[in-house]
Amino acid sequence: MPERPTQQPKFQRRADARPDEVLDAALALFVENGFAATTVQQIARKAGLSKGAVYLYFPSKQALLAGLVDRAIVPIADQALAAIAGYRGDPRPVIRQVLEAIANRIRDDKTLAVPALVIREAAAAPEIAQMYRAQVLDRVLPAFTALLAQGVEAGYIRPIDPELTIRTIVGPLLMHVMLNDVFGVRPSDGLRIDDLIQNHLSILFAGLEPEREAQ
Amino acid sequence: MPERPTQQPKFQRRADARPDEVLDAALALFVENGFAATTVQQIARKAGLSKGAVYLYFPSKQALLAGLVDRAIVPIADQALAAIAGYRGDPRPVIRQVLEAIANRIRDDKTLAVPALVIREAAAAPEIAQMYRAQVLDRVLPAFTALLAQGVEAGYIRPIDPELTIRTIVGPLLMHVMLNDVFGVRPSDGLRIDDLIQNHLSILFAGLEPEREAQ
DNA sequence: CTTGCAAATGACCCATGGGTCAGTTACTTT
DNA sequence: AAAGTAACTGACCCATGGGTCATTTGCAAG
Repeated sequence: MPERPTQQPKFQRRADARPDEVLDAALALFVENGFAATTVQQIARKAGLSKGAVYLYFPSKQALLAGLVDRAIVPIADQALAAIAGYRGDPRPVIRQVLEAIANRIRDDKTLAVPALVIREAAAAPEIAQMYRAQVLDRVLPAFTALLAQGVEAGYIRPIDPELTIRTIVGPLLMHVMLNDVFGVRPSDGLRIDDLIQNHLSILFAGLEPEREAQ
Repeated sequence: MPERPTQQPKFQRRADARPDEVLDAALALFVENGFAATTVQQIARKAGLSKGAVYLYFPSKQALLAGLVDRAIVPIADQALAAIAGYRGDPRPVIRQVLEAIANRIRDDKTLAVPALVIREAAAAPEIAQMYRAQVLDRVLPAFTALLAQGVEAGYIRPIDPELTIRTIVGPLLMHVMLNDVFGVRPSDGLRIDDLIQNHLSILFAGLEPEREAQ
C-alpha cells in the first residue's frame, strides 16, 4: 500500500508564526472552557500542530496564560498610562476616554476575556496573579489615583477619596461583564455596553460635580 | 503487638453533624486553593472523616459547591428580597441598607467568598452557574430594578436606566473585593470596606439627585 | 448479650492529562 | 545532491485524584 500518494507534507515548518497561533487557540479555548478544563492537546489540535510542538514554544501550560497577558494586556495598560500620566485638568474627559476605550475592546475583540481568566485562575496560579498585578495594576491604579487627586486639588471635582473612587469608576464595567460572561445575565435588549457607559458616566459625573454636596 | 491498647474508637457515628462539617471544610479549602486544586481527600481530612464517607453525603465534588450556595447564599438572597420587595419611596435608604449589610458579611464571615468561587468555576461547571443565577440573580436583580424604577417614577431620583444602574450601585463593591482577594491590592491603610461604602454612596447619591442634570 | 444495620473506612480502580523524548520530516546551505 | 539542522511528531510515562466497594466498626434495640 503506497504511502501518501498525494504529495502534501504532514507538517510545515513555521517557527515564527506558531507562538501567536498557539496563543490564539489557547485564548479561544480558555474563554470557552476555562483554564483547568482545557487540555494542551486541544490547544495543539486547534492551532494545527502536535502537543509536543506546543512545548517547543512554551515551557508549560501556565506559560500560555502568562503569554496571553503579555501579548494582550500589557500593551493596553501602556496605552492607558500614556493617556493618564501627567495629565492636568478636569479628570472627567480622561475617565470618559478610558472607559470608552475599554468598552470598545469588549465589543470588538476577545482581549478583555484575559483579565477574567486571570481572576478565575488566580487561586490555583498565584504567579500569574502576581505578574498581572505587577505589570498592570501597580502601574495603572496609582496613575489613576494621581489623576483624581490632582482633579480634587484643583477643584474640578469635589473632595472624594481618590484611591476608593477608582472602584466606583471601573467597578460597574467589571460587574456588567461578569454578569454577562459568567451568568449570561444581560439587559432585556442586548449587551448595551455603550448605554451602560453613558448611564454610568451621567450618574458618576453628576456625583463628582463640585458645588454644595448633596447627601 | 496489641491492637489499640487505648480504648478510643477509630471513628464516631454522627450522621447529622457531618454534612455541615464537610461543607465548612470544603469552603475553607476552596477559598484558599480554588475548586480544582482542592482534593476530596483534603476536604475529608479537614472534616475529620474519610474520603469514602464524604460520598455518603454528597454524590460528587460539584455537589459540595452546590451545597455551599444553598446553605450560605440563598438565605442572604431571601433576606435582601424581603427588604426590597414592595418598598415604596426614596430608594436610597434601601440601597444604603443593602450595601452595608453586604459589607458586614464581607467583614465578619467568609460567606461572600462563595459567589467568588462560583464565578471562578462557572466555565468548568455551568450547572452551578445556572443554579446560582436561578436562585439568586434572577430573583434579586428584578426586585432591585423595580425599586429603582419606582423611585424614578415618583421623582425621588432622576431618570436613569434602572437595569443598568444596578451595575453602578453594586459593581464597586465587587471590584473592591476582587482587587483584594485575587490580587492583594488594597488601599494604603487596610481594607476600609466601610470607607469604601461611604465614599461610593456619597458620589452615587449625589449623582442620583433630581434637579437639573449636570453634564 | 447478640442481632441488625447504618455509618464509616481505606484500599483499590482507572480515566485523565501534563510533560518528555527518541526518532522523523521539512527545509536550507553549500 | 548531500549534509546539516531546526521544526515537528506521536507514542510513551506517570502522578494525580474522582469515584467505588467489600469490609469493618459503632451503636441501639430487643
